[in-house]
Amino acid sequence: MKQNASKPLLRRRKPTQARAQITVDAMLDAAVKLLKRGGASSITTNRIAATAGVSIGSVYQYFPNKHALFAALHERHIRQVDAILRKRTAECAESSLEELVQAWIEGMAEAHAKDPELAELLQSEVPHRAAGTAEFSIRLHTCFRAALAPHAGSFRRKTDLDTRTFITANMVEALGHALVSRRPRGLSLTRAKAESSKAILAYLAS
Amino acid sequence: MKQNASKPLLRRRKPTQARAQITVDAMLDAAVKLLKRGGASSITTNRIAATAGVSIGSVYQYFPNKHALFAALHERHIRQVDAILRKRTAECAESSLEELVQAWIEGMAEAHAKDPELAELLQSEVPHRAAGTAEFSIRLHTCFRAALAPHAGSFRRKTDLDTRTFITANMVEALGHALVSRRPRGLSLTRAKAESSKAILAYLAS
Amino acid sequence: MKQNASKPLLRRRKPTQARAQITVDAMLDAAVKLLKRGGASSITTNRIAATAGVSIGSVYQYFPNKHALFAALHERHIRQVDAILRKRTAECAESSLEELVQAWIEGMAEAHAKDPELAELLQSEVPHRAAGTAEFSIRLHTCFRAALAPHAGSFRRKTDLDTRTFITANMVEALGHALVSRRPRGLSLTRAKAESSKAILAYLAS
Amino acid sequence: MKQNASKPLLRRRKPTQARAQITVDAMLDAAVKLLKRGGASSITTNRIAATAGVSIGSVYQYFPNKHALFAALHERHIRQVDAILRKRTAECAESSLEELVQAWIEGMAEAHAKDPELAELLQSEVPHRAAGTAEFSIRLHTCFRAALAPHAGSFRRKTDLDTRTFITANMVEALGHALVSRRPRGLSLTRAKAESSKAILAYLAS
DNA sequence: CATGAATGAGTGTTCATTCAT
DNA sequence: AATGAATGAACACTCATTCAT
Repeated sequence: MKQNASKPLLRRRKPTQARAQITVDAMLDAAVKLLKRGGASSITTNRIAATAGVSIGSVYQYFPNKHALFAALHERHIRQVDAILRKRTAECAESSLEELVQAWIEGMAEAHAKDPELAELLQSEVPHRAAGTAEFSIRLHTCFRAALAPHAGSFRRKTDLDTRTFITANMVEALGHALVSRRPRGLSLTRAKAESSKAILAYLAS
Repeated sequence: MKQNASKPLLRRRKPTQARAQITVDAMLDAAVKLLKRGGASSITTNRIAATAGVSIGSVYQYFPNKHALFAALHERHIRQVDAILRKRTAECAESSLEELVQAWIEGMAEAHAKDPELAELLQSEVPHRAAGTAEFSIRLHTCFRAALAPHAGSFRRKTDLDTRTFITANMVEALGHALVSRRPRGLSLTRAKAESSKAILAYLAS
Repeated sequence: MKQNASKPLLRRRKPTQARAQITVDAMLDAAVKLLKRGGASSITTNRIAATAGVSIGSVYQYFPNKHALFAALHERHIRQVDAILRKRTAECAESSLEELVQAWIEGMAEAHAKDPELAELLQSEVPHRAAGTAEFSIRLHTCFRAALAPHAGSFRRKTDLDTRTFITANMVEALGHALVSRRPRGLSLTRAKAESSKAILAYLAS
Repeated sequence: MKQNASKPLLRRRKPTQARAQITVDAMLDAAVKLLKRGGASSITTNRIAATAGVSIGSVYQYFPNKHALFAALHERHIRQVDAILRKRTAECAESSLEELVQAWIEGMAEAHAKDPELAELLQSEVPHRAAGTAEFSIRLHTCFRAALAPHAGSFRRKTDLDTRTFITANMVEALGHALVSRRPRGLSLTRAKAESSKAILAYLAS
């Protein structure tokens, strides 16, 4: 369904791999810079080129159109969050449920820590039709589900695992996001993380 | 000679205001229609006018610029959600904590039921700088907090009320949203609502 | 050639004469106000109406279009200058050539004194195609010529009177204008007037 | 990668600048054409582009906005007049006062000869806020003053040189302008020039 | 007569995209 | 490959003008 479902498409920039990736990253970074400066409406292809120190022609060498650039922007961010969460999950293969949930919350916090406003801006300003969001959701759901499975015995109610995962994943995402960027003053990051973990654990234990 | 020198003008204002509201609503509805059809980028002032069946000049009689129109779009939606949630909350003044939480989830479901994709699109595509979002958040937090206060005695841990409210409000919003628009097939709306309520109650009881 | 060459047209606003003239003046004054504030481009019919405290409909009761309003603006100003110059000239029927020329320069200074920038702005910003400018020029030329005629004997060279008048009128206008609005600091108005008169007299004596 | 890192780019700039001047001139010429056809109000950026045979985008590559284009229009004209007058003045460094004054009048006539209505239209229709008009006036005043200085001994009255220059410059401009575009039929250009020169000389001799 | 909401052609300007070099 | 001048469709917005009340 997506445009990278098959190998041929991946070849698009194979040859000059390294240089290409640097250029692409420069352009995406430029887009982020512009996004932060003036919102989504100030991201124009010409400005991206200028900010990235590249000609406008080069932008179109790597992206067929502006939309693809936006999609790449989302994808890069999603890939980061995805990587962090999967790594944390993998590290907790043998851990207790409590440690697992804490790792997730910690992972969300880590993912947003280095650039708290980026996620917000990306979410709220940059159109993400057809970015890999859906695909990412499914992958993460699968990952979460697998991590939760070994602990299913400790859940009091006999809810099916998909439902548990659905609720849990949404809580992780929502609380992970909120505690970084909407946390009221007076509530420390540490306490917010602890409280979020407790909320999720309380649900899972129920 | 001045435009407010005589009564007739004031009397004429009333019907005008009613008509004005109809016109304004027609324009906002047109914007929503366009938003659903082709995303935020397909909302243009001229298209709004055409779709709403008014002249472009009339759009600018009611909104100083496109931004103000976007803000009004958000505001109208926010006001609806706000009204529903406050009403539900008010109705549960004497109820149990369980009924209160269920009412909130029910309210979120109701708010999104008639137009599930609108909230999503509004959130993710329409820039909402300086819309009354922040103000709304505070009002809702206050409302939630007041509703939670009478039940504070039943919470096992002695977490402060603002933290409780913060976590709870985010759960209500996230789960309320998710259960309407991201719920996996295989999970009925009824069960999703029940599960969401249980999650929140588990947290509050903890 | 002009639209007030015959009597019927003068009837346009006869009945309510007094009130009409007040309204028309209010509108022209509003236009002048706007002109001074923001240049010709800030004169819009709606703004004129608002500034004059009149409805936009009323503006179109008195002027068929914006152009006519501009023409009226020029005409009113021209009429003032014309009146002053004719009066001064008439007063010098028995006077010496020197007194006559001084009266003209004095008249120009007087005409621009109360609103020095208006003439400049009118000239340089407000389009005056088909305003009564040409007609005014002819009338003034005739007036000047008649006033100069009795002194023709004192001119050294035997240049024809029309040429004399042409040069003289242009000098009066140019110097009269320049001494009010472009005079360099260091040159007093009195000396500028004296010097201008001397220049014209030197020419006429030649 | 940056746009000024290598010499080739500088070499390419040269031909570009020549082409650019041609394009700019085409656009200014188009503006003049439109101005003559339908007055200042018929000059629109899109029409300029169409008339000049370039795209509207190109207009904005050379001018940041319409105002800058108007300013350039004035500047080009002013530069022409300035150049002519300075050249004529320079040629008369050793000449008599009479020759100098005749050269000025001749210069004004020359400047307006090839396009008599342009100066008039530029002056009366095209807004010239912040065009280099003032600067030009000063330069010309300085030029005139220097040219007049050697002849100051022949002036009968002991008026200071700045005042002399002020009056003279205004006469040159006004008469030079009038003799080209407002001269009454019956007065030949040759005689108008002669008479204008005599007027200025009579003043200077006085 | 006066009003002012409504109109919509038209304006200045932007910006995604192309393509000759 | 990389460049960036050129393009022109499309945009947000203005304003002279009309006309029902």
